Amino acid sequence: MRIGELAARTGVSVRSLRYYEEQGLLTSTRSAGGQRHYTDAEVERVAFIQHLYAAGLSSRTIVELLPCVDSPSHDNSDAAMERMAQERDRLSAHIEKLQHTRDALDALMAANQAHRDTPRANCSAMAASFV
Amino acid sequence: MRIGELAARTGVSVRSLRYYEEQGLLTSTRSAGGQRHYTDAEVERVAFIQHLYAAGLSSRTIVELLPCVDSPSHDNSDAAMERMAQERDRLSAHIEKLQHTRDALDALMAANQAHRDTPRANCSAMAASFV
DNA sequence: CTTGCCTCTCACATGAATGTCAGCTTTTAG
DNA sequence: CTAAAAGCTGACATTCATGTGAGAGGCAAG
Repeated sequence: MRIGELAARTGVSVRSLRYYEEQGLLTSTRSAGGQRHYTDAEVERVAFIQHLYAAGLSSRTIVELLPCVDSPSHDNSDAAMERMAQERDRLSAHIEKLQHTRDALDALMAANQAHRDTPRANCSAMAASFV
Repeated sequence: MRIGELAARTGVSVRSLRYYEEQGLLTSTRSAGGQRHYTDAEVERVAFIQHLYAAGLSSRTIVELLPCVDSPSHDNSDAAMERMAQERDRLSAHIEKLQHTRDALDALMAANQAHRDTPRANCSAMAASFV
């Protein structure tokens, strides 16, 4: 398929797909006229990339992990494994912080709700729960 | 305290603190000479702001929620409550996606580990778990 | 062949938060 | 009082993923 179709299937813009290739995240074969062609497998790969982006990994980091996905071997696995473990831990820490923040938002909402019933509730105190 | 001390206490750069003020997230009193002065309460407030930033809220969004924290009243609570509920839900969805991504990273690592033991394991298949 | 749609490259723009530099003023320590 | 340290404003730079537009070429249908 050509780039337009891949874009339509993945919901990622044509511009971004070309950017991914530029960053080494995606490869394509070229037609005689120079147009990019992709296989169905690339749809999955783009989804994969999107998930990692959503997890806060930069293209630079993703490109370090991809060799393991593409061709698992000892040479690249050593570096990639360490990187993955590192990113996994960062992700775990991030998730915990987000949960904490969500809890605080909940508390803030509850405090506001309380204020409606009892005008003397103090929302500001909630800010303390963030520290 | 002056801006340098607030920066030191919060770990946020002086530049950022001035930016927060510019965005309406933070206020300060000024000395006769024009220098910003803060109370201890601002330390908490900056931490609060940082948490919301980390949760992916933009300064524009944060500024919408702050009135509720500052002076809870019906006028602003209606809008702010809705905004908070909305952001809370967005945050929940994001957390779930991150957990999913973390699981996938774990699977990828496990597959690589398996490859070390049994060279025929296929890491690429793991990408499918993202879709 | 021609028309219309898709694609190509190159390059500049955007937004958000922050960095950095310059030139000047305020505050503090000795 | 004087010098060092810290602050002020204003403006331009940076990073990253993406948007956007220009100008040219590819490719399938009529």
